[in-house]
Amino acid sequence: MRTQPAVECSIQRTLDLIGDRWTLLILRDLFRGVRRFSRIQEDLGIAKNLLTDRLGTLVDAGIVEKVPYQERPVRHEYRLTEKGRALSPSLLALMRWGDRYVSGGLAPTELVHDECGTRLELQPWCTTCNVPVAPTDISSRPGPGRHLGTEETRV
Amino acid sequence: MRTQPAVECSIQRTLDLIGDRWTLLILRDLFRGVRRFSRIQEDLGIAKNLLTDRLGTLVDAGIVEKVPYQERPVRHEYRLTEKGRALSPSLLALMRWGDRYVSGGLAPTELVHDECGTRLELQPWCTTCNVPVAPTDISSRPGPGRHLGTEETRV
DNA sequence: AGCGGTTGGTTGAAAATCGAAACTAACTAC
DNA sequence: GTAGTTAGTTTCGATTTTCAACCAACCGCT
Repeated sequence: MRTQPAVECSIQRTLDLIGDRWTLLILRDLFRGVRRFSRIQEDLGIAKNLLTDRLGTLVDAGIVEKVPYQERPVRHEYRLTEKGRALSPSLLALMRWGDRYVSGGLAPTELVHDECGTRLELQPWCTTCNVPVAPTDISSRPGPGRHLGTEETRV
Repeated sequence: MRTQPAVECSIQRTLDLIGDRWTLLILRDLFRGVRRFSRIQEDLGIAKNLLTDRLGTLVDAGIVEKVPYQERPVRHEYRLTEKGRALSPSLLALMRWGDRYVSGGLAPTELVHDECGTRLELQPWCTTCNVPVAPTDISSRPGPGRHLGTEETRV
């Protein structure tokens, strides 16, 4: 397991937690409703000890919780917590990118809005104005934390 | 270097490409304007042989291009292509998640809405209903491509 | 009670990958 | 000619991952 040497960047801290070869795939399965150890293991082809390890890390981090779905024998499934569900924009963004740039425009899995059944896009969203924001109306700036000597930049 | 055994999921294909411990951090540096081999190397503390390898993979994948910034000696820098820049929503989403859930609410770098100056969130957005969609109102379904025998599922 | 099957793991050895340091090459500046 | 910079490559020991076997708790059936 990796140690966390007090890095200042959110992306780095995030990737220290979930940025390995398997974790995001495990999370994808949980989002898709594949929640049991053995199902995940056979779906991904991940070694079982690694799955044990990664699920443990996710549970420790509060991203996933282990809940019993039956007694006798006690069987557990892994469910996303609110913190875990909050990763959905990240996964959605990666998926959309993959659809566009590595799957040749095909979208093998789509995410749809329950109410109307249409595909979802991912949009920067301004919580104050309560509107979607176009890339041209976005700037980046150093936040309240320490920052690594980069000036304000357009994304 | 990993092989790509014709997997059907965009997330999996995407993660096969950029889903290791270092690649997203390298991309973050490129987004921040850190573009030279030695700068990236010292910023991340990555071993040089790995950086060589990862940059090579990114160049091969068309995510990054190697452009000379001076002659004699020829020195190169690594720049994001359009394909690479298209990863910004993914990085943004991961960054926002990290800000919120692993940095204790601190945001080392924030993205702001020009018009009102507030921080942006990244939200799944339904283009039909024209509203942001909560994770609980999202389902996934097989898209036009081939799919791995998973029925429609709630997220 | 005994047997086969399922789930959710653990253990250990072999293989792949990574990291740190040394080394190289091409050039500049003094 | 000496030192320094940039962008690597090579080597080798340490760490991780994979693969396969094993295990334990329990079920349902006979």
